[in-house]
This record gives sequence, C-alpha cells and structure tokens, in this order.
Amino acid sequence: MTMADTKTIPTVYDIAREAGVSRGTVDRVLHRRGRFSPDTEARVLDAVKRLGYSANLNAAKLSTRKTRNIACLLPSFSEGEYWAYINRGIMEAVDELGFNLAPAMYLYDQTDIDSFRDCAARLLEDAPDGVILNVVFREEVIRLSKILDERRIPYAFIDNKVDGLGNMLYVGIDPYRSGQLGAFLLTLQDCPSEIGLVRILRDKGRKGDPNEPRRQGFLDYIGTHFPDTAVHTVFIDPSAPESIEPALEGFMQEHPDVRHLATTNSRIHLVASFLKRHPGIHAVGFDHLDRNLQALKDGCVDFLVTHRIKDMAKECMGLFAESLSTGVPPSEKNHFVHLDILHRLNLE
Amino acid sequence: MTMADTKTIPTVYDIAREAGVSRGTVDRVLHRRGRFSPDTEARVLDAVKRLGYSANLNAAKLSTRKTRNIACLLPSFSEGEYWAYINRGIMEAVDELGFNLAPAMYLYDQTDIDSFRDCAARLLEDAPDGVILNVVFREEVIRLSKILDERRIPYAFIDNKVDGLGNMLYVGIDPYRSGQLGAFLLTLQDCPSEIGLVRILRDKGRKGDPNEPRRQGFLDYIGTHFPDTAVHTVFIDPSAPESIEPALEGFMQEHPDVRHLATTNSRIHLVASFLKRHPGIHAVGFDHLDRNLQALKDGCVDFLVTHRIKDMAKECMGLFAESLSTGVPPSEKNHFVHLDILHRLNLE
DNA sequence: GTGAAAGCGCTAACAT
DNA sequence: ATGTTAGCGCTTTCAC
Repeated sequence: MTMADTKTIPTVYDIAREAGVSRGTVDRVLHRRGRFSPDTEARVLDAVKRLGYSANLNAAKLSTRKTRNIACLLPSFSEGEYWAYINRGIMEAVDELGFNLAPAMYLYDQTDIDSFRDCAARLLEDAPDGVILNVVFREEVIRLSKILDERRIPYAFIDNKVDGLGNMLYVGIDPYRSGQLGAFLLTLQDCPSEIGLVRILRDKGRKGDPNEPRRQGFLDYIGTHFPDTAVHTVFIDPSAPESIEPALEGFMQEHPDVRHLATTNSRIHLVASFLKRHPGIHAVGFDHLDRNLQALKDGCVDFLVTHRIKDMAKECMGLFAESLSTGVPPSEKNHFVHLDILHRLNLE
Repeated sequence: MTMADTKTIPTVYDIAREAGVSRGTVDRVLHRRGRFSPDTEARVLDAVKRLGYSANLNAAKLSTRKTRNIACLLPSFSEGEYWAYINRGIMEAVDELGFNLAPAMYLYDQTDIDSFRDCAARLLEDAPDGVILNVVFREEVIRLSKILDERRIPYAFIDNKVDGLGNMLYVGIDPYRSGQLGAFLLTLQDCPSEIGLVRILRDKGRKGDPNEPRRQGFLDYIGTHFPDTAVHTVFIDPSAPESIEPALEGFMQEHPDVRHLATTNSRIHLVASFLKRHPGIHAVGFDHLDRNLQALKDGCVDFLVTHRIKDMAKECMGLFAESLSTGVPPSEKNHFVHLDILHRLNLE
C-alpha cells in the first residue's frame, strides 16, 4: 500500500500519453472516424485496455456538439394506448439524457404492411445515426435489419424482437412468461372449468400477431395445470365500442359457465364496464395503462401483469445512446425487464 | 414563429447578464455561500425564475471539486441482511453518480440505544455536509434532527421516517400497506382459521420496533377480512439457528390447525427449511434478499412482498446529492417506492 | 495521419 | 460584496 494507489481514474490524456499520441488521435480511434494508422490504433486500444479506460459520460455529454438522429420505427398510437407510453418514455429520455439526441418518429399502422414499408423506406433515406424499432411484420423487419447491417447503422429492438439479427440491444419483457404469470394469477383463487379469452378483432388470423407468444404462455400454463379446462375465445372490436358489450354478452350466453376472463393484449380496460356488471367474474389483464389501472382500482380486474413501460423505453434509449456515443456496446445485449404483479393493494 | 424561439437553454451566463452580475455571484447566490447583498440576491433569483434556469447537471458534476461528506447513520449488518443491500446501493450510487461524494458509515447496533448515541455523537463531531438515516430509536432521532436543523445540515430519511421533522427527503415504502398486502397474499387461496406470525426474539417487547407499522397493517387486514381468524405469534432467535426448528415445531404442536405462516420482517428465509418439511403450509414474507428469493424459488414461500432495495438506496442518495449540489430541494419530499409482489413465476 | 486548441456549462479559488 | 479565471474530461474543428 503506497500513496501511489490512490486510484486515479484514467482520462483521454492518460491514454494519449501512454500511447504516445495526442488526445485528438485517441478520440478518432475510439470513435472510429478514420484517419489513423493501424499502428496507432493498436497502441491506443492497448493503452485503453491496460489502463481500463472508459469515457467520463458527463464530460462526453457536455462536450458533444454533434446531434445524433435516432429513428424510431414504431406502431402509431392514440393517446392512452401502449405505444403512447413508449413514445413518452423515449421523449423524456431524450430530454433527460443530455446526449444531443434528435429522435425522429416513423409511426406505422400495425394493420397495414405497406405503411410499414413506407416508413422503413423513408427512414433509410434519412440515414439516421441509429434506429429503435419493434417487430410486427417479422419478414419486413428482417429485410430492414440486413440493410441496416450493411450500412453499419446500429439498431435496437424494444418490447419484442427477432432473434439472431445484428441488433446492438434488446430491451423488453419475456412475453411467454408474462402469459404464464397471467394464467397463474387468474386461476389462483379457484380451479375454473372454463375460461374466456378476449381478443381484438384486428388480430384475428393476423399473421405475425405480436401477441402470440404471450397468448401461448397463457394457454400452455392452463393446459399444463388445468388440462380439463376449456379456453374459449371471443373477439371484440375496439374501433366499434358499442359492439363490445353485446359481443361479450353473447359470448356469456354461449358459455354460461365462464367465470374467468383474460386478455393477453393491453386492452382489458375495454372489458371493464362489462365486468362491472358481472362482479362474479374474475379477470386478469396486461400492461400499466392508466385505463387499466382504473379498472383495477374499480375492482373490475383482479390483477394486472405489467412492467414499467415508460421506464423500459427510457432504459432502451439510454443504453442505446450511451453505446452510440461511447462506441462500446452494452454489457448485455438482452435486457429483460422485471414483470410486476399489480393489485388494488399495491397500486401507485 | 421567428428564428428567435429556437429554444436555447439558459446558462449561468444568461442569468448573470440578466441580473447584471457576474457568473461567480450567481453561483454564490444559488449555492448560498454568503457574501452577496440582499439586492443582488433578489435580482439573481428573479432572473432564475424568469428564464426558468436550472443547472446543467453534467457540467455541475464535471466541475465539482469539493467532495461532499455524506454521513450514513444506519443499522449495522452482516452480509446478506437487509441493511447490507441498502449499503451496497449507497456505495454504487456514490460510484455512479459522479458528484464528488464521500460517504461515511456510522453503523449502530439496533438493539443498543447507547451504540446509536455514540454514532450520533461521532457524526456530529465530524460535521458532515449531509446525513442519511433511518429510525430505530425514535426519540433519539428526533433529538438528533433538532441539532442538524440548528446546524443547517440537511438530512434524508431512508426506509422509514419520523413525520414532521425538517428532513429534506424521505425515500422508502409505506410499511402499513406492505403489511396489508402480505396478509392479502397469504389469504388468497383460502380462508384460514388460524395464522402463525413468526417474529424475531430481538423484537419481543422492544419499544419502537421499526417493524410495528407493517405488523399492524398485516393484523388489521386479517382483522377486517377474517374477523374469526386467530393470529398466533411465535418467536424465533436468529442468533441461535439450531433453536429455530424446535421452536417452530413446538408452536405447531400447540396450534395444529395453522396452515398459514408469515413474518413481517425480512427473515422468512429462517423458516424456509421448516417449510420445506411442511409443504402444506402457505407462507408469505417480505424483502428482496437473496436468501428469501431462494426460498421462493424452492417453493417454500408463496409470495414475497418487497421493493427494489438497492434501487431505493440509490434513488435516495441520488436525489439527496442532487439537492445538496444544486441547492434546490427535491420536487417531492416523500418518495414512496413501489411495492412488488414476487412469485416463482416473476423472479428475475 | 496527427497535433493543437477552443469550447461545452459549471464550480470555486483567488483577486479586488 | 463582487468579478475574474482556471480548470473538470471530452469532442471537434482547423492546421500542418
């Protein structure tokens, strides 16, 4: 133990001295913006490794002048919907982060593959510095990812993903497990003989329905633990609110023994008023939307399986921006966010 | 819409110009380190308000030279215990935050009021820039708080608090609600005629037991929803591990109808091996300790009511340090952290 | 291909 | 009581 081991954090300056170059050169190597000899590169990288250098983020943020254009290729939304929360998280992250981020939204219609193609094309034309996206149209996303790989534009998946692509990051839940958890909570109090699964008309027969993994988790859990329980599906149409109650009432007449209802999308709130009039029915939903919280508060819904949507978006943007800025990929490529169980008693 | 409304964030420089003083003076006013006239002060504060100024945290962190000594007056702990997680959170926050924080630990024995008094006296002698503390010995804490108020040393409560004191911040749970939630989860599957409440010998008759509010929440919930259910208490002694199982077995012989067990402290893990041999018994515990998670994983415990302990500590230190540094008190004095419900299916 | 130097916005010691 | 100034560690332009 000598005085010398007062751990002093290495700076670009130390790296420069160690590598026998100037700070400017160090920076060029670290950010890969060309114009350095392979030899210097090696010396710099070696020094970085030896001294365990990593940039001081405060200094980096402070001095960054270049604004980074981040393209966000995500589903369009109305206020109060799931993707509105993601959008808000992204915007807040941009404001709070202090990197010089300029987000550009490319919002496509989830039911319209052409709208996705349009957005993707515009995005590519705009040549952003990075892309954040999710997966609705799987094949299209794969196609796009190849192009981004070629052009060396980094991208991150949020909320869901395609495995095996060149994305730098994924932040999201494990949808299959969330489905299982929902099924568990629904069947906690008693063993139902029949269960109603409420789905959105839009998703009927849609190929690449992004809710499929969660639904599968739900069904698998029921199948395993309650092999004799029948799960019946009813479709409702969010775009025709007045048709929802009749649809549900009709369903109940067909299946009068159903005492357990679930959605595997984020729209249990659409069922809330029906549930209010059928207090004997247990219900479980997903996602931390204000409307869903209200349904929970009102006692229509027993449990909500969710995650901090806005925080998830913030984390994604934060990790992505940091990687873009430092050039160092995130320590973990996949960030699975924690699943929360929400009940009247642990609201807020 | 003119070119001029390109929203440019105001800096100290803008404030200085606006108030007709220099940047140094602005800084003195903002950080209240004396030597300015009431008149200048008014002009500066006015300018701050008018321009909606708030310091750029990156720049502040980067340029801060003074190290702030933060005294942490908390219970002593062994590895793996609740307060070890708090401690870790504090240390990580100090490392990550980038303010120039120097934490000093004053760890007292929760069972020994004199040890608390000692720590408090040493702390006062050391004249820290800020204090983070929790409440075990209520009257002593009140006494200390008065002195801190006098000396204008800011302090923050973590994990629990005394209301009505001059603390700048509280970060913690709502213990009463957490107790209710635990009782709810314990009685979810069926309506028990008898419940066993496992307590720590140390707390027997201890005045100012910090677990009391949570226990009360637990008991009130049972009293309200299951008025005919008897709650029996059994004390175990963590310092004599070999005595725990016999104590529990003895308890079960006295109360053979007990099928539901809970602790309202963080030590359900002490009951785990007993529970393993009595698979018919439901159990609920509190707090996100590794040992408790293990018990959950092993199926000994049904649910854990908890919060992100480490994150809570980080948040506390973060908000506190930011306030100390900017001089602006936190927007909300009380930060109640979210209560998590943990089950085998949403572990990690 | 590389180095020098001017900031980013704030802090705090040092003048006055 | 107030102003001046030298950094904090990094980015980026400009010259060589």
